[in-house]
Amino acid sequence: MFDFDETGNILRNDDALKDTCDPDKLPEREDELKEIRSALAPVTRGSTPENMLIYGPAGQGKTVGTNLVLESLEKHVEESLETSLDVVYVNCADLTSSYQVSGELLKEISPERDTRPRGHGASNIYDMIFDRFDELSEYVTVVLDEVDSIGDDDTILYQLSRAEQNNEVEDTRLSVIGISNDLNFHESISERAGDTLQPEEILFTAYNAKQLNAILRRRADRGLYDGSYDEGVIQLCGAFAAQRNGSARQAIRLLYKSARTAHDRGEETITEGHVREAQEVIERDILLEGLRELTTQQYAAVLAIASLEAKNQTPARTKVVYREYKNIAESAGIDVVTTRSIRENLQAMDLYNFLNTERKTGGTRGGERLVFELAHDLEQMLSIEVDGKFSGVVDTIQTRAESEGTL
DNA sequence: GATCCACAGGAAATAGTGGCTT
DNA sequence: AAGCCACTATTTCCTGTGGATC
Repeated sequence: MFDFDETGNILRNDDALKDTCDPDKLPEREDELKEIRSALAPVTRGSTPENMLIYGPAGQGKTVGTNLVLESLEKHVEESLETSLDVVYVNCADLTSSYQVSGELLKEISPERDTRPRGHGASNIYDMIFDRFDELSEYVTVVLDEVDSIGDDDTILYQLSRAEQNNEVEDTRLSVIGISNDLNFHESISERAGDTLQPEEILFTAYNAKQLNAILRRRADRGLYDGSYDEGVIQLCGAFAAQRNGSARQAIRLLYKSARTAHDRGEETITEGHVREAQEVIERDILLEGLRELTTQQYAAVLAIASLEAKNQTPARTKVVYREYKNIAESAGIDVVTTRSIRENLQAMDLYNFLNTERKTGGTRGGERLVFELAHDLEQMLSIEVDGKFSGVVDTIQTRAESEGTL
């Protein structure tokens, strides 16, 4: 039976402490929001707003801030300007090309579609998009969140930003807002952009510890009972997040997790110990989530490094890793792919932060070498069950690590 | 100091999947 | 049903790099 004991002294309102709960104001971002407003302001004078590229690390209020400004603009347009504005929001995470984004956008604005179209030529998709735009409001603003995931192929941005000049749309005033977590993305765009796409660039710098504390205090004020936490808890949450990447989302998640840990134990107050504990759990969850998304081959490559780490043989060169990988793949009964492919996978694992890669020049034979090692605790990596096929392999590594004392 | 080795990584080809139009 | 079209994972082939070797 489940024993509901919800009479704690800590949590008052869970929702206020969830990172899915969007605030209705962002005092720490007033300057940036002002810039966004200014770029959208032409609407109030009957013109097309500026295109924008908003960039900065994750968890800095880029998406929330953009939505806040757009919402108030929508309202203003409807109430005072006798016309209307549609905001089309597309999250491009997991979309790896402009083609996919255009498909997702089409799906978003076509009520009859519930899957992304495939099998069309790219220009077909754009035609369908522009046709739909003409049926929407006079003003259409497309928000492409996490656009950086499309990589180098940025044709979608050009198509959308040029549509009006090229008369692809007849009576729609179209603008694009790209939101990017990748600081390099705007460079690669401006390099090739030439004169067609000249977005207003708005930078959200990472929150510092002081700003994170202020954000956390507001959340705690609404979500926690007075006296169940002290300033030290807030500051520790802020400090952890500031250290990592200044993400407000992470900071809030940490505070919430700490509060729940304390609550579940029936304690009176949240302590710094709870925060540290929650931080560990969160890190493990992030790792787990990431590992689950790997392909079989990628996971095998990570295990090869883990296996070498158990034998104290990391950092290891590609060639050595490949030998280890081959054994693992054979005993797990999966296809063995070539070195070329494993090298590619290993480097992808570095991008996902499972491995650390170093470039070394000048081995025994010269040329460039890559050496890899785990980016996380071996013990932590092994404690996560990802794919049953590898359970035997994981056990072997575990045993080896114990006898080598590398855990 | 030319040549060689062993690796990095680009480019193109291939194979399999699956939606879409006609 | 046939024929597109695009995607993904992989292989094959090839060029580049730079210390070691003779």
